[in-house]
Amino acid sequence: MQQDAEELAQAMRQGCLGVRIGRLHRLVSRRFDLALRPLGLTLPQLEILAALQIGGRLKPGAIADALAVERSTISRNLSRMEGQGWIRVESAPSGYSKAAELTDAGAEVLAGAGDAWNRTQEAVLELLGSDSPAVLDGWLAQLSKAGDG
Amino acid sequence: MQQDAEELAQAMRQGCLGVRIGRLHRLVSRRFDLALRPLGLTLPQLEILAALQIGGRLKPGAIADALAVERSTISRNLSRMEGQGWIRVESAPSGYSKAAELTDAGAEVLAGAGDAWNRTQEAVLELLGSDSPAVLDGWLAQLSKAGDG
DNA sequence: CGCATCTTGTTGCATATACAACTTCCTTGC
DNA sequence: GCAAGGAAGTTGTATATGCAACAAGATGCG
Repeated sequence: MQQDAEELAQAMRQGCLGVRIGRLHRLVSRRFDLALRPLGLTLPQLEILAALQIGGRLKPGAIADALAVERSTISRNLSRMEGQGWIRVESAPSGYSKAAELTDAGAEVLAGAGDAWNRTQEAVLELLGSDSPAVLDGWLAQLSKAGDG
Repeated sequence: MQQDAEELAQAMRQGCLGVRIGRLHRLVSRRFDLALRPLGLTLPQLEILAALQIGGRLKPGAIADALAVERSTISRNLSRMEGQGWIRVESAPSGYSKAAELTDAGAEVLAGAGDAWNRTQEAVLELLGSDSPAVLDGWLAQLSKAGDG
């Protein structure tokens, strides 16, 4: 059935998931990025540092898969972080395959971000409720299972 | 207690809300934007069209407040949309206060987006569960109540 | 009335993100 | 071994977003 502008606007207002999730992202990422700002890093960057801390040497494509980000995005984010000296990106001598890993400076920044992260995480957890991470994980599992369909 | 890099990385992996919400946003907004692409608009733009459909003439600052977006972001988004001819932005003759409203073309685009929006909304709702909008609304209410603190 | 202040909108600068197109390397199949 | 196809990264282009700094009104108080 054809829907007119007013109906769609009301339906979106009532329950658009995209709108709600976008707003949630703005409100929460602002808090994390604000807390991390004195350290000169952002939450997506911290996420990459943590992935490398856990995974050791990782290829860009593997990071992209792990974080559910496009390869092109990872490519640029790694460039910036390499510029900061937090990671090292090595091209295999043969030429093609690459691998990224934490530098000492990167591990230090990561460790130094602990307080800011803890503070923010606790504040947000307090607001959203202690079950929110599990709820989010359930949603993410569903989305991953569904793939790009 | 001082946390080292490994501990922080593990803690983030276990439950970082910022990371989870960022990923949720990427996965869901990709779906909406993909569905809307043939119409030449994005979800944030559709959100603004819907806000104007419901609210009539609105000042940029009021839109920013309603969508929980920075004034600077709204300023640029409105420019782009005005360029598309979907909205009209009038400066009060006296000079300062502005107001935006839908054009006929904007209302048409909004109405035309109904099918794509419905399809995507239903698909995502199926994945996240029918209670997900209410859960998100609860979280957003908490975050709004807390303000920028 | 006039100045100090608050409100609003814009612009500079930077990040994150995506899709598309391109390059390059690697893998298979013949 | 070589050519065709797939995988991996980069780069072009565009949007969304935020903070800071600035510009321009609008307001209120003395």
